[in-house]
Amino acid sequence: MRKPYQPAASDIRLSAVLYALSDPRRLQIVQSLKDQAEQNCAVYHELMPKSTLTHHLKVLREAGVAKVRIEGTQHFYSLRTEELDQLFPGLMSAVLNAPPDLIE
Amino acid sequence: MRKPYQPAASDIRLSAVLYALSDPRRLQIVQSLKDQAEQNCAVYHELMPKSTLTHHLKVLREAGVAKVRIEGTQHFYSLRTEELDQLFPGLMSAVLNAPPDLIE
DNA sequence: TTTATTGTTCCAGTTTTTTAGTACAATAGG
DNA sequence: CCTATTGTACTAAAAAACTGGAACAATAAA
Repeated sequence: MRKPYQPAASDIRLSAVLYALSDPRRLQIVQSLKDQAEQNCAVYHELMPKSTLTHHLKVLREAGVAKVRIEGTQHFYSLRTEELDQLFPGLMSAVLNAPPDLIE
Repeated sequence: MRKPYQPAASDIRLSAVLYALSDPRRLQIVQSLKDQAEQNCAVYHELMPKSTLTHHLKVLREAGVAKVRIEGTQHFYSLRTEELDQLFPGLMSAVLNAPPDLIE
């Protein structure tokens, strides 16, 4: 497993971020990354098959919403909250603090 | 032309709003509605064909991002900023104030 | 070295979205 | 009534996205 692509902060684009955040399953993932500093993929395996999860995490990564730290065979995901806050102030907090019943 | 569907504020969902905002052409429309209180469709006819414009405005409407007021044969569009601000505080201002070069 | 764990890549099938042409509907004005 | 204006509805084709199975790659552990 080679290092996955993650855009530099300067390459993050609003339309891509919004797109990544617009899928209910990805929004679910993002919500669950809200509290945890880092989260292992395994947590989501109950929600969807491995390959589907990989796909959604890839979309989040390539949009610049999430980043990953690899340790052995495990991948720890987290949100790029600080960088996103610099680029689009208020966006992530608006998404993360949305009332749960208004998400999907 | 009958009255187009627009969701009540209580039926607006975050994933739908984010999805509506994630398309570059729709983001362009939304940006241009930022300043104007209301805007006639005709403005965008240089950017895309009529039927394509109708489609994108429909997505924005049905997601609850935009609303329309009909006067004769003319349709005046505007953003539902206040309602969205109530539901997802900070979201629209984050989108509307994004640096132009970071949008697409 | 063998086996288990963790996650990716590849692939195909299905669904959704985007785009735009053409025809149609509604109103306004002469 | 006839015509222009404004925008929708319908339609179809192309592009993109979502889903998940199966095979593969990399590390860890026995």
